[in-house]
Formats: sequence, C-alpha cells, structure tokens
Amino acid sequence: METIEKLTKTLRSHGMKITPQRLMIFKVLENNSSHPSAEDVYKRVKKVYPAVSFTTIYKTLETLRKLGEVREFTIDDDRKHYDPNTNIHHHAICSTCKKILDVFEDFSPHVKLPDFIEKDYTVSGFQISFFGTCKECN
Amino acid sequence: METIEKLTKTLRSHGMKITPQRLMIFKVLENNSSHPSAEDVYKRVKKVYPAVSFTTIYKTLETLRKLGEVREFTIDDDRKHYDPNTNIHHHAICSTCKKILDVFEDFSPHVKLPDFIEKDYTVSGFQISFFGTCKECN
DNA sequence: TCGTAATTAACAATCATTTTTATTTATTAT
DNA sequence: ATAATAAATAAAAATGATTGTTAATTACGA
Repeated sequence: METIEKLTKTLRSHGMKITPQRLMIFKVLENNSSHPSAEDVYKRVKKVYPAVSFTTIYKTLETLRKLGEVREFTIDDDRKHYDPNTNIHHHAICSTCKKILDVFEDFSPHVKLPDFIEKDYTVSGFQISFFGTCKECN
Repeated sequence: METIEKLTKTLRSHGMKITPQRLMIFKVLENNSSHPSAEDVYKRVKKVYPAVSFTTIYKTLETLRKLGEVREFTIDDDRKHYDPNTNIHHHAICSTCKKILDVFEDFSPHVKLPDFIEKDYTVSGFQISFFGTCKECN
C-alpha cells in the first residue's frame, strides 16, 4: 500500500479532510530523512505550492504528529525537528554542522533498564543521542 | 574543597569577576537537581536577590555552561534545562508531569556503537532519554 | 450542485531567549 | 584605601520560533 494512501485512509477515518496541503507536506516529509525543521518543510513545500502559509505547515505537522505519522523531537537546537520514520531509532548529531544521522541499531537487548526506573516508571521506550563530530567536519 | 570555592578559582583563572549574582545563581543550581529552566532559576534567585534581572540569569547560565560548571539540555519541551551534575548520566522523563529523573547507570559497556558511526563520526559521548510515566502520574 | 463544517491564509500575539545600551561594580594599580 | 577602568548588571527593546485569531476558502456529504 502506498504510504500516501495510508495517510488518506487515516485522515478519512478521523473525519479529517484530504487537502492538497496535507498531502504535499506529507510527501515532502516522506522524501526527507534529514530531520527538517518546520521552516525547512515550509521552504520545500513553497517551491511546489507557493501560496502555502507557515501556519498550515505548523498545523499540519502537529496533525501528522498526533496521527502518529511523524515523530517530533528537539536536539540542543532552538527549533523542533520532524522525522518521517516513526520506528524506534536513534540519532548521531554532529556538534559542528548539526547534521543528524539515523542510527537503526536496536539497543534494547543491551541496555538493561535500572530497577528503580522499572519500579517507579512505566517505561515506554528510550532514545539515544550520540554526540560527536562527523567526517566532513573533522 | 568547597564547590563555590572551585567556581571562584575558575572564574578568577578566566579573568572573570566574582559577583554576588554569579555566586547566588551557582548556589541555587548546586542545590537544585530538578533540572530547572532559566525561569525556575530566576524565581529562586529572586527570592534572595529581588533586584536580579532575567538577563543576568541567562548570561550567567551561559557563562557557567562555557566554564563546564553546568550542563545545558533540551527535552521535548520549549525551554532549555540546566543540570549542575556535569558527570555523564541519563534521564527518565515523565511524559505527563514532565519531571526529569537522573539515571546514573553507566551504559557504555553495554551499548556497542555501530561501526558506521565509529568510522564516520568521532563520538564524544551519548545520552539516553527514557520516556514513560512516573509513579505519581500512573 | 449546495450547504456546512473543516481548513487555510493572513496577521497578530506570545513566549523564550538575545541584543543593546546606559549604569553600576569588582578589581588592579596607584 | 582610592581612583581608574574594564567587566557585569539592569532595563528595555529586539528577535525568532511557534501559536492563536479571524475571515475567506474549500472538501465533501446530503
């Protein structure tokens, strides 16, 4: 099944409208694994859809997040980033160029959660951020 | 050696002035492991030092960060948080009350860094965020 | 095709943080 | 100890990301 069709179904099942803006923003995200900010998304969408507003980008990103279609996260940056890959994975961040690389390794078998967390918390998952410097910036 | 004395020495060695504001902000942080935001720090400092300005809090927090006296980080929140514990440790965040708990477990022996990161990145460290719900919010 | 509620675009507002500027203060040399 | 001065502070304005408001537009069921 096409992912865009899956989105269409999801939207419909939630009684939400299928608008060109939503489809476009979703498509832009699907083809962008560079963890874009709202502004990045806005710029890309604007190329194809010059009349789009920033408000729509923000609203739609929140909609997609609520629907579980994108993951929202912050690094030590002043803006939020969006990731079309909602599967569990981790990140390696270059402290110089701020580029974010995906790390698809599954660490859960190796990371033993401390007992006190298990007792006091209902842990739903964990996220590892590797810090360092990438090849290009070295 | 008192930590406040260590700070005094560090400031002096960097040719920086030892001001009551700096000492107070540092003290507030030392006694606060709840990962306060700049505003949290401001409120606490203001109780003892009512004339303090927000600017000073921000400037001083940046100063302390540059000196390596505090760690700055962001969770999926819209504000930065400050941690007086600069040793490597991890966090457990309650998605309901947003409280942040320290996790002092050393995971480095158990987390095998993927080869491609080792090759492309000079990894300086990693940080694990555990997500879930705390006892009180369950 | 029409009616209507949802969505959008435009714009204003907000919130955290940063910058600017004039005043004050900690320190160093006298 | 005092004065000179470079750094730090307070106050206020500016900025930049994000959110709220409102009126116009549009998707879609009747």
